[in-house]
Amino acid sequence: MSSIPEQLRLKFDRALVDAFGEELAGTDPLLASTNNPKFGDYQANLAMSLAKRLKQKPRDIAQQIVDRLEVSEICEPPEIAGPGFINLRLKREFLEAQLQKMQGSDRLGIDPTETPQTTVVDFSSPNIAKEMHVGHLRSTIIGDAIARVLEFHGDNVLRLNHVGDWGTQFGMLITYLREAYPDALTQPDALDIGDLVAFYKKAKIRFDEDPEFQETARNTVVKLQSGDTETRQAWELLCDQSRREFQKIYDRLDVQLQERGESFYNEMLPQVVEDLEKQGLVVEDQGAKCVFLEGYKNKEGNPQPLIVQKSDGGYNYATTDLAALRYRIREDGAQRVVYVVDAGQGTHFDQVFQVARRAGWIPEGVEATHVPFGLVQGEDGKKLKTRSGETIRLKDLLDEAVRRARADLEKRLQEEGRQESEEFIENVANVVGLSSVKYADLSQNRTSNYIFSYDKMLSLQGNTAPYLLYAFVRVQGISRKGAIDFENLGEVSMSLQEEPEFVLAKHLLSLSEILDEVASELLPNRLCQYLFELSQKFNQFYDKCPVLQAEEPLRTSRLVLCDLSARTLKLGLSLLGIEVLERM
RNA sequence: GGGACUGUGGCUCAGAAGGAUAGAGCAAGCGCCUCCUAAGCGCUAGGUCGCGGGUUCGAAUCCCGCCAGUCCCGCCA
Repeated sequence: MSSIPEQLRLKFDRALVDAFGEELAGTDPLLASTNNPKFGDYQANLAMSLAKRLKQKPRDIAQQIVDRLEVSEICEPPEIAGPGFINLRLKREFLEAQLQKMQGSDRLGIDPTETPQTTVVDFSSPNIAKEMHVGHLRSTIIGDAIARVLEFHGDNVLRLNHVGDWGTQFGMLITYLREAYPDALTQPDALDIGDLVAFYKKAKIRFDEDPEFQETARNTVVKLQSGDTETRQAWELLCDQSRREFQKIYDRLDVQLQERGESFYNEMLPQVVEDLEKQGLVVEDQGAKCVFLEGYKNKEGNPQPLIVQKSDGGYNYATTDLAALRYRIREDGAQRVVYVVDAGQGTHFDQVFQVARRAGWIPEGVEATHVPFGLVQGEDGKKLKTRSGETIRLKDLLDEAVRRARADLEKRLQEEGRQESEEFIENVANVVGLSSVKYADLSQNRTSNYIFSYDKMLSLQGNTAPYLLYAFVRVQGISRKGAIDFENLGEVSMSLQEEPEFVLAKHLLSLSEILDEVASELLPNRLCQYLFELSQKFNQFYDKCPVLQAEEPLRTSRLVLCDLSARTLKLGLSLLGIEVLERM
């Protein structure tokens, strides 16, 4: 079952070739949804764009296409309007048949792609020995949603957590702990993760002030890199403790990730530089090995380098990223590598991709993409901080969302005189709280900054998770009230009668176009928009069209619309990493 | 100095391979529960799409210039 625009595209292609010859084959019919129901459901805008090429009037072109367009099974007779728009209105019988197919499919009529791609999604990426904070929120949530959409799309997805588990900071931390709290380096969990963060800060201060400490820290890094047993063990202890701490957050958010940190690429770094040298891309400048970039100038107007090896022989993160990109393409077989990293890194990725491309590490047909996102800001428009100016821990942020969801739920239960079990309350508060945080983030176009507001995300009205969850709950209400088993509705025959039914049906049938779009553009907010509109359209239908009291065959037909709405919501939300509730 | 991103009703945002009168939500005002949970639905009001040029049948969308905000630019990651 292909999407409706896809079906129409084929028809247009035939009509076009028929009317104007083979050379027009494959011309995009420029199909778009209409913005006004009086123009039908879809419009094709190609006649205007062909006017110059064919040296004919757009309306005449449109007429010739329409004369040869065989869409009578899908649409009412096409109409030509305005300067040459071809307007198409879907037929009732066609919609009914499509809905029946959708009903009978466990993927809601959406086939997996015929050309699956191996795709690496690099996201989350916290730093070892630090706690996850707001900064990791967007990458984790957006990355997970993108991975889920691509998985459903049929791609072979590798979810990689490129954790910061290497580099000078470990020399610093281990050196500091050795003098301040040696137990932490030999015994698991001797320190709380929060204390570790505090020690890290102190270590950083010492490092910046004390040259002797600096020297020792550098030596520790060298020891670590050369595999000194004691240092290595201390490092592993720290990594392990952090890892378990991260996992708690991932479990709460239901995020699957494979850890492959910076250290994984460590031993490949000399080879990376060597290969760049062999290709003549490396120039030594002030003792550092550099690749000079095309299209970048420094403050003095001279070409700007990407440093691949520091003058002290060490490597920095550009080299690690080059090694990672190369490994992912060569060894993992990635055809697409997607980096879900904040927008501030845009230049860095652009530079790394440029060097990798010049080195021939990104072959034809392989795509490396930075998927940028903006900052999380407080309601004052500044970077989100606690009242005392501290960075907000992700754990606290999630706790607070759940706490507020719970308080709101309890207030309503009291007002409505409802009695619910503690288990029910806890589960609803948890799902509502976490899904609100996720949805608020995902529903914005990720490229802009985003203003974080508990009040807005938890609101029961508007484009929020609770509003969508409620639409799903309403269907479950019908099912309980009427003792309906949606999985066994028997022989269904659709019958669309009222306007809200048509509107809902058409929206349901456009899911696959949206998912294709999200898979290619990597913009989860498009899916959110779709689901929000679906909820609105379902609520309008629910308001105007009684279901359980309707006469057959209308009753079953409406039950199918309910079922499809619920299943679409559930699927769509699951692709955003959001669970649904039976009652709330 | 160079570069990237952002600028759309009071507020938060959709809409960018050009398409018909620019869409939502919140907040405001007014309606709708003998009927599947009103956590809902309907109506009203609110916009020089930052500013100025250009391209064209047509521009929020493409090009150029300017203004404002955020961020990045050789040895941190």
